[in-house]
Amino acid sequence: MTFRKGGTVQFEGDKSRSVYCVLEGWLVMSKALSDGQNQIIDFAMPGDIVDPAGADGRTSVMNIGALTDGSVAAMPRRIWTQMINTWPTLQRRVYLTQAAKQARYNERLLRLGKGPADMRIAYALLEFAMRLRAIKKDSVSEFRIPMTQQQLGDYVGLCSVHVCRTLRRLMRNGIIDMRKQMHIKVLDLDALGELARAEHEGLKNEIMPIRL
Amino acid sequence: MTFRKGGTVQFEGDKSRSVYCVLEGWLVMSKALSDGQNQIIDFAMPGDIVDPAGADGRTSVMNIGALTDGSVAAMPRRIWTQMINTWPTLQRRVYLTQAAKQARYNERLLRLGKGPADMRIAYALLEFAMRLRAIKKDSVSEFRIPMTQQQLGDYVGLCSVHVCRTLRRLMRNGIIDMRKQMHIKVLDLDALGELARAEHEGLKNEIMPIRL
DNA sequence: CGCTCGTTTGATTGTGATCAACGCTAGTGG
DNA sequence: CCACTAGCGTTGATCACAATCAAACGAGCG
Repeated sequence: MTFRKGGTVQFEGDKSRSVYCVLEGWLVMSKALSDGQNQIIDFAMPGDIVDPAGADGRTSVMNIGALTDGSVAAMPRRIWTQMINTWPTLQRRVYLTQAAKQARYNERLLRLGKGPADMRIAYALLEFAMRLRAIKKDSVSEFRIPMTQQQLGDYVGLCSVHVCRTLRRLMRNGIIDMRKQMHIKVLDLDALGELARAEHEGLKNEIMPIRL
Repeated sequence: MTFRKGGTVQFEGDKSRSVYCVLEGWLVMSKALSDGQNQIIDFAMPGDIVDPAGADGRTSVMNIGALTDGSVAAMPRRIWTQMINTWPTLQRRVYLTQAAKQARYNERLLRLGKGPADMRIAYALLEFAMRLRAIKKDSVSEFRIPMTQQQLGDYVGLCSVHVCRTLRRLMRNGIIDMRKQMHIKVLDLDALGELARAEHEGLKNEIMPIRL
């Protein structure tokens, strides 16, 4: 199943019949408040598995939108459950991936709760760098994230104006460089890690699923 | 394995050999920043299963502390994995419980990112009410949460002073009542739900695991 | 009784939201 | 080829909410 940039793959509150595995492109999972405010819960990149269902295993608890053009494999939930039960290796992999996602949520929760703007942004950049590095052979230090500053703000709980100011501050301090829109080059990885209050290798072990 | 109020069950960064199933009492999972700030990630009550490990399946990504006296069943990770693989029913239950937890995280993430203090507190109270109701035959409307205002603040990303002010405001407005410490009685459930921007039944379906 | 821990209240400060205006770039149609 | 528009990023001014600082209070406990 393919999707186009800006489109919606799944609406919050709708029945969710399938579990998705992203093949190409980026997806964005979000929840909205009645006044239009919306919080981005997570992004999904190629290789990620997304199950939109909540506790009842049927209703979607979030919106899933498309940040870029791309495609997913949509697996009917019944089949997916069967697959997991049949192959212990798959089951173990899903379990560990889940643990990794939890750990990522924990890190972000910590920063949303206690961290100032620069810490949140710095952490988000580190996270993107790591996740992108895992799927592309890209260097850690240069990458493009296919989203607006508004969306980055919705991810880390800041308004777009403040995201802009924070990014510019990082540039002024020589920590990152940004030529084209959201095309980021990390100049001083240590300083970025310090701002994010994260230690690179440790964070990687916590957050990034091991390749089996 | 038993634990005593105020003690620590698992340190962040340590090896984690076991998955815990809470039998009695409350546990608290948290992450700390180097300057002493700490964010509570989640609470665990009787019946909850806690796996402290991150992506590598070995290292704990969080502290686990005891809010009350109590006990857990500590299952060596190997056994736990075996159990899941052997009983598809257990595996399915764990999967759904996991989905419920995710949904709960999503709700809180939304409110940490976009919501003001009263919304965060109101949501937390609703969440506690629901979770407690699921394990005790208690009414939804009256319960005690075994934590200080400081800890409630660490949960929803507020300082203890502001938690206090917010709770008092709720009391003044006749939405809740609080005689003894953290002994809460919900007087106006609808108003509380409105503040939390949550609809009671819908929220329940999203975040409370179904009894199989 | 005096201690400690947690809550309460007031005063002040600071970070980030909001409002508003402008610039830049790309895409569109004449 | 040039208006014209729309979306995004940038910047400044002001505002509001929550953090911090500080002090007092109250309950439980040795």
